[in-house]
Amino acid sequence: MVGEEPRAMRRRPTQDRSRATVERILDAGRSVLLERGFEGASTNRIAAAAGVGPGSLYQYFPDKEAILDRVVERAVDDLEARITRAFLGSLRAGDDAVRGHLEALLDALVAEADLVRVLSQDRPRTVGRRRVGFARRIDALVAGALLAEHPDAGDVPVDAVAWMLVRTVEHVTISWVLEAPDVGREAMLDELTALVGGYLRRRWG
Amino acid sequence: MVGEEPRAMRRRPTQDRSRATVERILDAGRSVLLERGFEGASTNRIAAAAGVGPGSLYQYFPDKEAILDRVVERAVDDLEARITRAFLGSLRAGDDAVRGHLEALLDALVAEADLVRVLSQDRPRTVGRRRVGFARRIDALVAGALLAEHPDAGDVPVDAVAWMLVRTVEHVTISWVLEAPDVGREAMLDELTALVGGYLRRRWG
Amino acid sequence: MVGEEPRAMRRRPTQDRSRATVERILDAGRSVLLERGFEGASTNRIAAAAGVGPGSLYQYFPDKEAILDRVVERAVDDLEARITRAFLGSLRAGDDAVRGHLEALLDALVAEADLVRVLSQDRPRTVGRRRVGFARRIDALVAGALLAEHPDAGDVPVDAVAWMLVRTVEHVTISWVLEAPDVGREAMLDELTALVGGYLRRRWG
Amino acid sequence: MVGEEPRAMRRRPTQDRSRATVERILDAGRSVLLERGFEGASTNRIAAAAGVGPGSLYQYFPDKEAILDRVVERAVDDLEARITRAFLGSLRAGDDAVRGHLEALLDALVAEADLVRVLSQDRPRTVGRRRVGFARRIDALVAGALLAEHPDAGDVPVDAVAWMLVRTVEHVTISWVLEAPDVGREAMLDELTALVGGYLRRRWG
DNA sequence: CATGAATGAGACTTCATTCAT
DNA sequence: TATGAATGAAGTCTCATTCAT
Repeated sequence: MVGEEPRAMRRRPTQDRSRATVERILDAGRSVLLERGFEGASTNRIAAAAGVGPGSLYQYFPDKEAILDRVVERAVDDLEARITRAFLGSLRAGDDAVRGHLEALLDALVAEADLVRVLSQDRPRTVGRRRVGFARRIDALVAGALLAEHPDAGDVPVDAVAWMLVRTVEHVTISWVLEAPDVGREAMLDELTALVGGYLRRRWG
Repeated sequence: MVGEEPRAMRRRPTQDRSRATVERILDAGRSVLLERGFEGASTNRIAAAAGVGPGSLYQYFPDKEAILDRVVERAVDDLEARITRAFLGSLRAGDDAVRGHLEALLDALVAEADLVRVLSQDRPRTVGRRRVGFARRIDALVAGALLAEHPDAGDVPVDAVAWMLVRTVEHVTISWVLEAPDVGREAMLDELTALVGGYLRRRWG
Repeated sequence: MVGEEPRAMRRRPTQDRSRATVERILDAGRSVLLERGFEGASTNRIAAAAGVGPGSLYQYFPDKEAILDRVVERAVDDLEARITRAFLGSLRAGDDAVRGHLEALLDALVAEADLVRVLSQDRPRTVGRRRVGFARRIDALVAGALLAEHPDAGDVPVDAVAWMLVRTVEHVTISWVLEAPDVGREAMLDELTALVGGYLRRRWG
Repeated sequence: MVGEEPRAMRRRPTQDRSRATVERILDAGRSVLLERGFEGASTNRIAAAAGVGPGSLYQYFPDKEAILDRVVERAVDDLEARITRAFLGSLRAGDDAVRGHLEALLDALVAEADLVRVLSQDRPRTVGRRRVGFARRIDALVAGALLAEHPDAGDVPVDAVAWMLVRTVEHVTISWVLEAPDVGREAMLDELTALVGGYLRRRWG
């Protein structure tokens, strides 16, 4: 393979032991991140949690940022997988279907509330890009589902609709998980269903 | 008793020079925050930017956190004032009115894009509270406007509707400012208008 | 009067207000010293407790050391006065008399336990001299009393006896106040009486 | 769990280089302490004297206090060893034996006069405990010796006698070393011998 | 490959002291 | 005289990173 990236990884782990070490480092990074946030995620702490010397981190990563980048990337991938699974079977229209999808999404977020909290609150400048990347992949997913549902898009700007829906649902659900507001789970789902359903009907109804 | 130490502010600035110094510190804090983010907002840097010695910060603030808290508080208040002005004249119903309000909100956010970026991306654990407080004040504002518009709420859960609307509009507009996505300004406003209008109509139509 | 000491006091307080200010500063110094120890006795804190600006301290004292020196000097004088009073009526011989004196001394120390504790434990290098001065004055007092009691000293080295007695009684009583050991007050007084009485009898008996 | 932090010592020095560094730090701590007292014993100064970076101190000690604690502990142990050696062969009664013991003790203190001076004069609040602990160990030693000498204690309160003797001898000898008073060495030893001998005779004679 | 001791810049904070008002 | 705002050196401690072993 060509195109090695010297900044992203000093040594491509070809041997099994190496791969295992990288794994331990990333797992440790995730633990530390969840327990102490970005501020508390020091290299020494990650190394200690991984059971390796601080020097070993630099065998596999050029600097601290690269470690956390990779940790966040993985965490976001996990979350994305969970969320994607929640939407398996296509995005059907109709309020009942919409509500079902939203429930599944909410469950996925609640199951990873700690992670969601860390990613939403702490993230330093350098790690920010990941989240947008994540949302964009979901955008594409949703746009595809909308097109599958309504093959004749007419003059509806499908990409814009998908973008809007994803931002809306993402933030409303995350806010609900983080804020624990006075709005109950069912009430929130009712309203969000109405919001999304109303929008879709307006666009395609 | 000897040596009492107030927590919020060491010395209430009664004299003119004091007030000016506090002002310079907070302005410097805002500059540094916008230019280098929370990570780069060190006390030494803020002091240097304010043209005062590092010790002077502690004449007026008990610690770094208090400085940044106050900087963020002011910035959020600014933003809130802008946004509130954008909604002067009540929240009228109807797509045209909705769209007008959204445009005004968007303009307010665009005018402070850097600030919005820092507040959305960087904020360390300790400074977090302000944002939720901010959103909650807007919640109340919007709930009031909705009730004024529709005195007979029927069985519509006005608080939940307001909460939902605020989260939705906040995040969609902020995301648009931060992500600069492929969705144009007009398209975004069209869609957001449709989203909000459809929701309101569904609830009260 | 000649022989002014420029280091000890910048301005001899001739006016009443000045004297009152010095008084307030020294009182405040004593309070702060008792409440926070030498480590916590900062100029700012003393000034605040005295109700004057930090700059005013330097109208009357050349530096912090001079303030604490004077505070300690006064405190030691107080203590010395108490102790001297405890010995009024001459130092009589005989166990009963000895024990009576010791009780009086112990009461004086107990009454100022906080002060004794601070002076015994914290004192920075620069303030140390005072204590020796204090003890030396007591030495002379005791030597005088011994001579009055036994005019024919013979070849007894009265000064050495006084020196020894003062060190012994001082430290035993102070240790008892500070350590709160398992030895009760009466037992301690019994033993100290035996110690001192035995010594005196051996020297003059 | 992630990131445990032992309090007493961050890293147990298993390797030789580590042990050597700890040794250098403690030696440097002792030097700085003797030369500049507790006030001047800053971490930077200790690190410089040890020829290590300031950060290295914190590889082995959790904070400054722990360093000085250990330095004092070692110094006190040294002193205790010297003193204990001075009393080898049991504490015999009789003026000659008493005087012999006292001479040995005095020599031990004179040999470490600088250390005695620092420990007696400077010690900040936080490092204080050691000294009392030290004295208490000597108490037990002396009480044991007294009992061995006089198996039939009768109604003599041996613990109180030991406590009194230790405080007396400790302070008289230390005062003599520190004050360098007009009392000569031989005179002081004579008087202290008389004091202790008279006391013992009175109690058991 | 791995270690972990060592580094040293830089973080936050305190405080004795000065000086314009 | 008195003030108190301002100073800035110095203090304690952290942490990303390096390098001899």
